Amino acid sequence: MRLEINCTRGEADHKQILNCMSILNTMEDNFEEISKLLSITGNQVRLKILFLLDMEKELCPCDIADILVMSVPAISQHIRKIKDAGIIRSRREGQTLYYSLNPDDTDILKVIFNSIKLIRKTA
Amino acid sequence: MRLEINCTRGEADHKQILNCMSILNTMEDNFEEISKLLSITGNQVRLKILFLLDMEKELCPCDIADILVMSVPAISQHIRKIKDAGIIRSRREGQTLYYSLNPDDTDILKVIFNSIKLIRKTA
DNA sequence: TGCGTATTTAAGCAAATACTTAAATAGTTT
DNA sequence: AAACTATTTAAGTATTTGCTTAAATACGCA
Repeated sequence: MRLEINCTRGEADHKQILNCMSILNTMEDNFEEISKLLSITGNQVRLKILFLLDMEKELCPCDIADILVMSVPAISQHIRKIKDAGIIRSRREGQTLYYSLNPDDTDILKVIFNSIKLIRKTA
Repeated sequence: MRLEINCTRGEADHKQILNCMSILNTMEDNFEEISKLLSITGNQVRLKILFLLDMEKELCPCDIADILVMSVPAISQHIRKIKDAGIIRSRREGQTLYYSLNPDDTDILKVIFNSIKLIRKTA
C-alpha cells in the first residue's frame, strides 16, 4: 500500500491526477465487469468456443472438444467459466447439454467476432 | 493429444465438425492476435491504464502509479506488456517518458471504452 | 564527474491458470 | 436395477501472472 506521490517533476498536474482518480472511482464496478468479460475472451480456447457458438447457434461440449481437439473435461471447465460470467446459457436435450450465446451482453462480443473475421489477410 | 471423436450421439453432424475445424484453421493467426489483445485488456490495471491514456492523451508511468495507487515498477511492467503488444507508444521529454495510445489498433478498444462509460448505472 | 530523478529490469514468491486423470452426477435404455 | 453415454467435478501439477524489493539504466543539472 502506497499513498505517496511519485511524480515530483514541475509540470506534474496534481489536479489532473486527483480528477483521474475520482473518475475511475465512479467507474470501479464497470471496470470490474468489463475486465472480467475481457479476461474470459483473452484465452484462445474460450474465444474460439464463443466464436463457434456465434457461428453455429448452439453446440454441446463434446462437439466443441472434437472441433478444438481437446479433452472434454478441459472444455467443460472453460464452459463453466464462460457460464459463470453469464455469457452463455444451456438447454438440455436428453443427456446432451446444448450451449448458446446469451442474447444480452453481446455488444463487445460482436465487435470482437468481426475483428477476427476482418483482420487483414496479408501483412 | 487426442484425435478420437467424443460425440457418438446419433444427431452428431460430422460434416459440421469438420467444417468448423477448417474455418478455425484458416483464422488461427487472427485468434492469436485478438486473444492476445483481449488478454492484455482482461487485467483491470491494464484496462485502467489504457482508459486513462485514451482520456488524457498521454501520461507518464509515475502519474499512472499515483492515479492507481500502485508502485512504479508494477505499472512499468504492465506498460511493458501493453507496449510489446503494440498498443501504445512512447515519447521522451527529458527524463520523462510519455505514453499514449497507438492510433491504429483502436477499433476494439474504442468499443471497450464506450462500454465502460455506458454500463447501466443501476441494476 | 557526481548526485538526483524517472524508468526499467531482474530476482523471488504467492496466487491464479489450464491442463491431466479419475471419480461423481445425470439421463437413457434394456 | 444394471449398463452406457454425456457432462461435470475434484485432485494434482506445471506454467503463467502480478506483485515486491533491489539493482541497473538513462537523462539532467550542479
